[in-house]
Amino acid sequence: MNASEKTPYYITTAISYPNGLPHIGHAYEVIATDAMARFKRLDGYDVRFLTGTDEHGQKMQQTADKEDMDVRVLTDRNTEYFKDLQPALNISLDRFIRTTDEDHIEAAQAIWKRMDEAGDIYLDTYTGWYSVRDEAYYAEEETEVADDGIRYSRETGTPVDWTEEETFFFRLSAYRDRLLAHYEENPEFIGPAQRRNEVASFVRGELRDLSISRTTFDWGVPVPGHPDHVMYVWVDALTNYLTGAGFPETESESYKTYWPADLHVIGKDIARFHAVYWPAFLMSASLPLPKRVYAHGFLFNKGEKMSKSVGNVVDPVALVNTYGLDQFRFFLLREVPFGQDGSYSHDGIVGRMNADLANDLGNLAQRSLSMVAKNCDGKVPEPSSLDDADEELLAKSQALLAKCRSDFEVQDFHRALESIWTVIGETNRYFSAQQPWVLRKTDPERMNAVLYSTLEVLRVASILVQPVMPDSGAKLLTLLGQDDGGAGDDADGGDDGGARDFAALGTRIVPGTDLPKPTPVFPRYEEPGA
RNA sequence: GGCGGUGUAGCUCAGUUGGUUAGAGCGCACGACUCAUAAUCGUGAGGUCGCGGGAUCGAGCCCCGCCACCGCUACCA
Repeated sequence: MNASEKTPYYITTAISYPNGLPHIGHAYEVIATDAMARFKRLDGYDVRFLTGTDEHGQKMQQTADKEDMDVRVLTDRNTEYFKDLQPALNISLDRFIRTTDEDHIEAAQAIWKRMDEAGDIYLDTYTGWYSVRDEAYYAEEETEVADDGIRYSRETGTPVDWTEEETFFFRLSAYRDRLLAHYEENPEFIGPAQRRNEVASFVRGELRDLSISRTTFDWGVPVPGHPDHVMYVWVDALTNYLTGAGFPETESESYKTYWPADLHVIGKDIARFHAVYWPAFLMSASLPLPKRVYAHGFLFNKGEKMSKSVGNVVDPVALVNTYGLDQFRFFLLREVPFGQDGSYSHDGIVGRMNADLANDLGNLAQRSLSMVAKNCDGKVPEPSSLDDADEELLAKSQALLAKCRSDFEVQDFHRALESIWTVIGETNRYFSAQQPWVLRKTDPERMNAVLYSTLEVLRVASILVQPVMPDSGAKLLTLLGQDDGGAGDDADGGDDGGARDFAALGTRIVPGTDLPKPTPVFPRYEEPGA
């Protein structure tokens, strides 16, 4: 099947602000998005997966000033860290986009022009109480005059001055009703549901027009026709999703194929930008809206927020080195419901990697495959007949695809994995109850049926586990004699997997298939010095 | 303050339109087995379902009140 016959699926992460080093939050988002992208590829979609960096804005400029370096040098340097993270996490991206890329600058200016031509942009004066130290404007009620007669921000206690700045405004207020109607008619537009309620209630209040340009610094995309203004970073940043699809070339094959995006995966802190401003910009520009925005939760270190001052900031690559990449990926997606906050800890990760991976799945593979190696001449045994227990087990494994599809469709990764592990658990119970090591002496035909059924469940589980654990799934499938796609296999995610993609799930493992010598796939984590 | 959500076994959570002894995973205790990565399987302990009222033959599920915790409440990203 070539790309043009497949249904397109365009998925993005938020782009990262490379103001510092990547942390576990960046890893979490991109790993989850990668699992989603891989799932869709294995399910036969023509996937385009975009991630990258958001490099403009005052913060970057200030960080560069502080380090006494050119902002371009800084952003080039830091962006490399984010780029390097992708292969380290086995991310199957199609493009790493930077908002400093030339085509993106063009795209940002193009959407600006469209919004302008729609009559939604006007020049006005932004006034408010500005805190130089916080680099932020505050509303009157967010400030108070202290005993010394000076006005301060209530929240941060920094002095504020009355400031007026000429900026361009976007007529956001005009889109209130259309946004509400869109949420109403497309309940899947924002997930999880709780986030949708928050966003809708925000919009239901009064929407004020948005200041979308700045003149106090110049590290940004110049406003067309007004080189003294740079675009507010969110206009620039959000547009990356369009750039990644080929905008402004709206007649290009790429744009026509991939826009509108199917899913923007973001953190819950930026839900409003993606679920309010972004659709409003697109409506103004007469461009189709993305189908869904999903706001995931945050990860905490043993329940505590990561912070430099507490000193519990964790480098994701260090975790990968300690526990293994697939183990880390599995932990993130199995342990924490994606839409909720969660926490990670050494004990939590070790628990998952030993109990779920080494003991449940890894050991099931090892115990069954080593029996096959010793008693079935290293070939998938031929079952002369399958009894009710066998068929019941196989039926449960066959039901998993539909369950995983519906769970992935709404980013309930942990539920999909949970249901796979329920079947793995049942298979371990089945294996123990059937006692093939006894049948070996008493009823070899029956032993063959039990081993065959077990390998078949393992095959199904291995295929389904690939989006989350690409390498381990592949290893298991090799142990099960399931070839990869060979020459047609593309580099980015096991497309055209032949026996390894979801289209193969319904075709039972073939008796007589030669199997390699079994080796453990998931090592146990042993405490050093224990 | 306003709007929304949550509160069920030691921990993380399921509990459909109210109906017999409230469930799962992990952890713990005991036992079994030996194919397997000291893995697996079985059994068990443990809950006044946040608190107090109410309508019902009957409520973890419905109504009222209270308490606790969490999220959102616009221009740093």
